[in-house]
Amino acid sequence: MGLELTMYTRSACHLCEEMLEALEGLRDRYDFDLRCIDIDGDLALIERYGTRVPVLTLGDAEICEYFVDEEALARAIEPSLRDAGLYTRIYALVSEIPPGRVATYGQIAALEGHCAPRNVGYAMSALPSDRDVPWQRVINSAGRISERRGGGGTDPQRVLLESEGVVFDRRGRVDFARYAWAGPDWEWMEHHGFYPAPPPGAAEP
DNA sequence: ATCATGACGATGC
DNA sequence: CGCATCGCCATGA
Repeated sequence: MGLELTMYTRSACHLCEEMLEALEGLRDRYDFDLRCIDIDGDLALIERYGTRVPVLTLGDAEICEYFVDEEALARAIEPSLRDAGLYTRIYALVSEIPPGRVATYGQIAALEGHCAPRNVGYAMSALPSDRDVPWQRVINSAGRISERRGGGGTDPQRVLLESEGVVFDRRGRVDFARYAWAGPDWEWMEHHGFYPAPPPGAAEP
């Protein structure tokens, strides 16, 4: 259950059928509901779109016309995380860490731009079990797995990381030189509304 | 609304 | 290296 997209169509419109088909194919990847409106029933819509159909919109915003522009669709559907809750932003960042790499709580916090490393720990602790977030890839600045409340026995986090190829040394540490995540690329950050905090000591605008 | 609840990190012994 | 101190906040019940 996602956002509702609207496709403005006309009957006997080949491109409309193609767009509809293309959108159905994207259903797996993006979460959206689709509503089709035939503009021929509405003079105002004919005035607005005329022969410029199909047009795909989200609310007032036009996403693309004639053909599905998947990039524009992704931009429109994936909500900017700028105004999302902190944990949502944190989970989005953590979800970008690829298998076999690790990030520190502090690194995620710096990327997030506002919160403290501790908040990242809180967020990981509060992670709902039905969320598919690779929490195991977040470790502390010492390169160790942070102990938590119910800890004990074999550490599932370590097991998961080792299954991804991450090696722990004798003292239970991960070598950042080999496994550190470099962070998301600039484009991803921009796209999702992340503005990392400036380094400490930087001048305020 | 109020409140308990925690997977941190830098620093200084 | 290990340990203690301190900073101090978003969530959900």
